[in-house]
Amino acid sequence: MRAPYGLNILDNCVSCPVRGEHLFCNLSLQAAQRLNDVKSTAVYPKGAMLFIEGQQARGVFVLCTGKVKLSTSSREGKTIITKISDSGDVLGLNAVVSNRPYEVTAEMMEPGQANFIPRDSLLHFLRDFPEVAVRVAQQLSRNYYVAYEEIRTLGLAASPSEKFAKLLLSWSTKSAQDDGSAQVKLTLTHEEVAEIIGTTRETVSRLFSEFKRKQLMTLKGATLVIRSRMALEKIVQS
Amino acid sequence: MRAPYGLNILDNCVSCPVRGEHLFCNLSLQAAQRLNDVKSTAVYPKGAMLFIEGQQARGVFVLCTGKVKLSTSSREGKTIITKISDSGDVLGLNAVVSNRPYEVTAEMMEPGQANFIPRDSLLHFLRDFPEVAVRVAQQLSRNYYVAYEEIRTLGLAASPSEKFAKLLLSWSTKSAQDDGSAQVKLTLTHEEVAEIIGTTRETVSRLFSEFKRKQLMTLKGATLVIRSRMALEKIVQS
DNA sequence: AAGGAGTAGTGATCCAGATCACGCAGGGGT
DNA sequence: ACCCCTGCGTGATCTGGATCACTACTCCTT
Repeated sequence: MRAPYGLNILDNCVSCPVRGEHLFCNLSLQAAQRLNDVKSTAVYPKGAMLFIEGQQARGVFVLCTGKVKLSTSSREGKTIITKISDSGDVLGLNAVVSNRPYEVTAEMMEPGQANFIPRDSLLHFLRDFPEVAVRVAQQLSRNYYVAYEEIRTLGLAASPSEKFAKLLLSWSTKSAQDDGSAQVKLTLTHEEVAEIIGTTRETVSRLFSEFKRKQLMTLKGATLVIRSRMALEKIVQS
Repeated sequence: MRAPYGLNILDNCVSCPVRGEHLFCNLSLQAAQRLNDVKSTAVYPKGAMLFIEGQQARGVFVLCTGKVKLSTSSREGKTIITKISDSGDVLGLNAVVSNRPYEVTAEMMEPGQANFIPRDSLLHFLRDFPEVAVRVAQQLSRNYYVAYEEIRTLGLAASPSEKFAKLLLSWSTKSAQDDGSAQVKLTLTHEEVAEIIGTTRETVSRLFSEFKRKQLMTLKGATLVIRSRMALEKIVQS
C-alpha cells in the first residue's frame, strides 16, 4: 500500500470519475492519510457478494471498479433490484451509521475492486473529522431521496410501461444529446430489468418489442439507442 | 413564550410522550435555550397545510399536538399517504438538511400545535451544537429505513390483503397485549387507508369485511380490536 | 459436433383487483 | 324537517399482466 500523496481514496485504483463528486474524494491530506491506514483493498470476481441482506453491518465498501447490484428479496423468493452501483459509490453506509443489519444484498455484476472500511474505524474517523461527517449526513439524505423517488414510482400507479420508460430515461440522462437522443450500453438481462421495475421477464420482453415498434428505441447488439427523451417523458406522466 | 427551565422543545405544549425519544428532547440547557429563541409556535386548524410537496424548504416543524398526514401525489391526481405523524415528530427535516423542495405535503388531520424552526436558524444551530447534528444524522438514517421498508412493501408483490395485514400490525404494535390482541382507535377513512396501502376505497371496504369474517379483527364504533397478531403475521409472509 | 445452460420471443389462458354503478346511513347547516 | 355531502357496502363487469408452455437462439464446455 503506497503512501498517499493524492487526496482520494479511489487513487489506489482509478481516479475519481468526477472530481469531488464522491463521499471520500477531495479530503484533507490528514483525512485521506487516515482513511488509507484503515482501509483494505480487495479484488472480487463476478458474482461475489460484498454483503448480504440481514447480516450485521461490518463496514462500508468503496467501489473502485466494476458494477454492483443491490437487491432485496422476500421469503417467497421474489427479488427487487433497488440500485446498480458503480465506481465511486459507498455501499453499506446507512447500515453502518445506524448500526443495523445491511438492508440489501450487494453482488458484483462484473469483476472489480473495492476498499473496505471496518465499521469502528469509520465511526472513529467521522468523530475525528466532523467535516466529513457532514458530508456523510448529506449522502444519507441523498440516499433517502433516491428511496423516496422509488416509492413514488412503485406507489403511484405506474403501469409497467411507465416504469420501463422511467428506467430508460434514467439511463439516458448521462449520455443525452441535445436532440434528445442517447446511447446506452445494455448490460442487464430482461430478467434483471424485470426485477428493477417490478414485473415479469415476459412483460419486459413484450415492452422491448412494443417500444421498438413505437420507434421509441432501437437495439443494435448491446447498444440501446433512445430516439427521443421527449416521447418517453410523455409516457411517464408523473 | 416563557423562559425554558425544562429541557425539551415540546415543553411549551406538552411534555415528551416518551422521554428522550425525540430529536429535540433531552438537549443541553444551552441548546434548548437556543432552540427556544429561534422557534415560533402556532396553532393550526384541521386541514391546514404545513407545507406542500415541491415548495422550497423554509424550515422544519416540530409537532406538539395533533396528527399530520404526509402524502405525495402524481399529476393524474393519484395520492399515496407515506406516513401519519404525531406528537414529537420533526417534519421537513430531509428537505431542510439537503436544501431541496419538500418531498411531501403535510396536512393537519386534526387541530394541533407545532413549533416552526426556520431553515437558516436550524442549520446554524446544528453547526454550533455538533452533538445534535449527530442525532439528526441518525434521524435521517431512520427515515431512510422507514422509506426502505415501504419500498419492500410496495415492491415485493404484496397483495392488498398482505399490505392491509401489515398496516394493522404496525398499528397494533403500540398497544399490544401479551395474548396477541390489541385495541386501536381508527381515525382514518377507508379512502385514506386505501391511499396508504395503494389500492382503492372499494377494495379496502371489502378487506374490512373479509378480515372481520375471518375473525382477524372486530370493530366497535371507531375502536378496532385485533384478535391475534400471530394470525396477521401469517398473512404477511414477507 | 453435440449437448446443455442461460437468455429471449410469443402465443393462450386466467384471475385479482380496478372500475363502474348503485343504494344507504349519518350528520350538519339553513 | 328538509337537503346535501361525505363516507360506506356490495354487486356486475372488464382488463392488464401474471402465469404457463412452448420454441429458438447464443454461447460455453467437453
